[in-house]
Amino acid sequence: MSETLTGLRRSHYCGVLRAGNIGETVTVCGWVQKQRDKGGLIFIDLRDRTGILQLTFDDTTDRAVFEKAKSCRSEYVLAAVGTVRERSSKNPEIPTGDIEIAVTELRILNKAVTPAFEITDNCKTGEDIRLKNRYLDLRRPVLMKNILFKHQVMQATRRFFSDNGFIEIETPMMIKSTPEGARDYIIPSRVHNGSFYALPQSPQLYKQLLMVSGFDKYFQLARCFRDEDLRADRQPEFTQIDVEMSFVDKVEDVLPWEEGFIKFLMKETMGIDIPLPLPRITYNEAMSRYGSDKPDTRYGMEITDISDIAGQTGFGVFTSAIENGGSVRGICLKDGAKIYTRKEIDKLVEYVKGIGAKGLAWIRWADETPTCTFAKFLGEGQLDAILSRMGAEKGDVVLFVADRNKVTLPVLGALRQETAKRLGIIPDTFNFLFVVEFPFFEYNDETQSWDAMHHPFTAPLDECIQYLDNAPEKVYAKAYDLVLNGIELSSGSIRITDPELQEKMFEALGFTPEQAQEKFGFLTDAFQYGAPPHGGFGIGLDRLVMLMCKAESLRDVVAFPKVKDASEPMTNAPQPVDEKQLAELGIAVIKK
RNA sequence: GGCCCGGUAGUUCAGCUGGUUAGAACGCUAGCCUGUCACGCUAGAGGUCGACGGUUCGAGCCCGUUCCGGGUCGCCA
Repeated sequence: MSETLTGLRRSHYCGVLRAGNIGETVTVCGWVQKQRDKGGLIFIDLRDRTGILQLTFDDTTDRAVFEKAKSCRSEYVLAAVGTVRERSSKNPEIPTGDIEIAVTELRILNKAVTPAFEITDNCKTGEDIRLKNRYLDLRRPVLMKNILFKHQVMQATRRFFSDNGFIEIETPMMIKSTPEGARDYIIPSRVHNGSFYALPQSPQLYKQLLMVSGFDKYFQLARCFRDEDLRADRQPEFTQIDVEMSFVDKVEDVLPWEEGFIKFLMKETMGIDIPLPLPRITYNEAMSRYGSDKPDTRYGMEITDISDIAGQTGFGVFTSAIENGGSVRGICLKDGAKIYTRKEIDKLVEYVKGIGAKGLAWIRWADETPTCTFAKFLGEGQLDAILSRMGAEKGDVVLFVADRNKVTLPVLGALRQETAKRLGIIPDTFNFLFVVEFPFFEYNDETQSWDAMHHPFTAPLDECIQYLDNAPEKVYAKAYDLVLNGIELSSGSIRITDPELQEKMFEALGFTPEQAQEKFGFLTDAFQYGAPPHGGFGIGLDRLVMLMCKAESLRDVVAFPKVKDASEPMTNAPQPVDEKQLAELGIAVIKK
């Protein structure tokens, strides 16, 4: 039988008691982390969200209380009244290790069955089993800490934006589906048979309308939804720190707010000083130096172009890549020969083939003479020229990719990140930077047309407007990403508010005026009634917290996450629904 | 959707070339223990080796199919 809490009231959390409390009578509540029965002496480690506290039962303890302590098992829920006293043998490992509670009254508020896994940070149990029992998994201090930290981040976020004149406004969860970009989750309507709402992928259009309304500065911790496959850093349901502001028309009008927020947040929640301004790097520079539009700048190993030398060799792979408008570029793995043996390099070759490259040329300089896969095609002095261009020395491994730049750069970018991890050269720091001047359009090989790289309300740079009709490749956007340690944290832009330009944009993207009106008419109509120049950004809260916590996966900072196939292991959502529910909605399910 | 890896006790894993009754550690249960804190000692319980089919005198192990899980790429304006 469970006992009640009647007559007791918690006086302290477990983890907050210290030597200064010695002599006080306290009431604590929590879960049994561990019971150690020494015969005439019993210890119980009691755990709550703040930490662990030792309860002690000995020959001075009332017999009935002692017997009750004897019966306690892991994860029982207890309330204990007792006196704080100094331990005769202290435990320097935990903050409450100098003290213990000599218990005078004990209530077993609830018993617990043995969990499938131990509630400890170093538990080796697979994540699938832990996710099925997520409420237990969340008891583990590391997860508990992450979720508590996320709370701090959310509160600091609200403080920063509210104190700076931003208004928190909720936008709807049930909205019109605009099947652009990611797939929408759709919600059937009972009242409107055959019609559907969608869950928002972002509050984009609504926040722009709020600018038209005159709220001037807006923010929201907005839930967003995307029906796409998951990754460690991608959940179908996530939270965005969504911000929009009026009377801005240059990128530099917005970035100080975003970096100001980052500085505030890092200081408030972690005590870390982030010097401002954050570095700005253009998209083109990021691609050519790091092979990525979200470069990890915590280490060097930058990409080097050797096309000029490679073009003069007799190596067909190199020369044909250059003739076809591509390039030959490489990265130098400093001291890489030890880890990257021939066998390991072969694995890299397989890896790059998996991500679109045809192969990998390499030089491994382990001994006096470098081993080079294309040595026989090289003329006098060409090997030395390449090695010196790459800055290679004895002990290094140099990897080359020859292809169109669309392949060369991202492949080297992926190799750079992959090998840097293996080589252990990535320092443990927070490297924020802005990537700016994104291209406006992206050529789609499949459809042989230009697609928008951003949503269609992103404004082009003023000086690029002239190229919209005739030279899409020359158009750059007033768009910016915030990147942290190789992960994209946020995207933002200055929006289009000129109706003529907006029309041009839709046209350039292949919408007929009718289609544009059908899809986005409510926005463009609104813009006829006095739209202030505006822009904003959305920061991925979960990703940010993940990086701040040094967690490896979003699942470690989301209380009830979804797994790879977007299902939720604890509740087994999604599930088929009752035929009656379907009938009411007028929906028939066709099994695929 | 493609490719790669895995599935043996509650958990994490071992299991040889196919050969007696499938093991270990932790956890669990019981007993003992007055300073433990990864407590210690003793004893015990616990398995349809993911499922189905095949090869074989004999399958945890080999073959086929399938289910489940993980990773990765596609996808994510």
